[in-house]
Amino acid sequence: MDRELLLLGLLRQAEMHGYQLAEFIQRNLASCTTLKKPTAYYLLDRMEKSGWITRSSEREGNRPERNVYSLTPQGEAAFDRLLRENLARYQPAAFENDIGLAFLDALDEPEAHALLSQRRAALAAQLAQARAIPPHGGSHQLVIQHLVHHLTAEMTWLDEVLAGLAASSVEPE
Amino acid sequence: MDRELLLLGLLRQAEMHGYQLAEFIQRNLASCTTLKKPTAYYLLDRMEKSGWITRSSEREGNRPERNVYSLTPQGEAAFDRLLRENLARYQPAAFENDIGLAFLDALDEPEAHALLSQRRAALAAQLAQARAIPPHGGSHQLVIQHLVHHLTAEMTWLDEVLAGLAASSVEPE
DNA sequence: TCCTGAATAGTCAAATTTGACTAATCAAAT
DNA sequence: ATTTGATTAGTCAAATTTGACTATTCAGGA
Repeated sequence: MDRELLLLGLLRQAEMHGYQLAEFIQRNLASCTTLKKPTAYYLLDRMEKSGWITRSSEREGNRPERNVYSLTPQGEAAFDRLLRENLARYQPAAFENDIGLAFLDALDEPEAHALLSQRRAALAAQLAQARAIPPHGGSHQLVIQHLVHHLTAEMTWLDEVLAGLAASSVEPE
Repeated sequence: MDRELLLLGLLRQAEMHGYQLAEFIQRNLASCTTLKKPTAYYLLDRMEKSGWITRSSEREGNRPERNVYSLTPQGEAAFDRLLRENLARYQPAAFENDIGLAFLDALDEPEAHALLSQRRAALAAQLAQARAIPPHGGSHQLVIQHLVHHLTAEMTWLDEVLAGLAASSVEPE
């Protein structure tokens, strides 16, 4: 559902072909979704069958033909509906990466501390990268801001967990 | 991968049958994963074929037979490996719910504000529920703490977004 | 000119995930 | 004693998702 909303929203801003959509999503909206190329094509096919978008073949230079999609009026209506549903709902993300934390007591504390320090470094790198994204205008900016906000909160949290482990396992000097 | 880790981790603490595993996960670990019953059975089958767990039929009273699973030594080894990999990695969750935010400018500000207020209410309800979970002992507690930490950060963030909208759309009295 | 590697555009078989179902047992109200 | 609804235990066909692949074009160096 949200994935359809994403494709419709992008097509609403400018008609695009499938490859372009999938690339844009993976480059700029990876923090929202893991949708990959073949899934994008699958959903585009389905939305075409639903009458939400139309496909037309275009050729530029002597590159091979491309399927360019654009919204129909039904597609616009579906976008409006899906957008309202999405905004009104709070659907928490699933933190699959937390699964390990549930079994942290299977390891001794020095090792747990060492592994989570590696995690912290990976998180720091991602936070730095997110902060370095140059500001676009428009609402897409909100997504980046949310990502930074979230990663910062994650850092705080992870440091608390590490401090909790260190308290009982790291030798004071 | 993380889903296998989850099943192995639970089976490591106590042997269980498939239904029990799936129920426990949906009741207590919904913040980590959306894994559902048929997926659990699928993964259990696969892990049995890999030699990580063994199945044995048990009967209690005159209820129908149940498939009870328990770890093999290879399963223990796999658990150790997967746990270390999981803890060392930082794999951010995908915020599919953010997709709507990327298209917030498709609506006028009063409506956007109204819809996000609904979202805020849903978030508040989930936060209250998460805070009300009675503390178990052990590492499972960390998962709950993370959830509360995250939902609190979400609330802060959403309030900032709402304030930003209100600034330009709500009439001062 | 020719070769190599990257970018473009998309497809396909296979893996994974799920909604909806079956079927049995139990609890408890009628 | 029997109907109803909840709980237990699991299955299955269908939907969704993906890794790995094809095939073409372009850019730059040897």
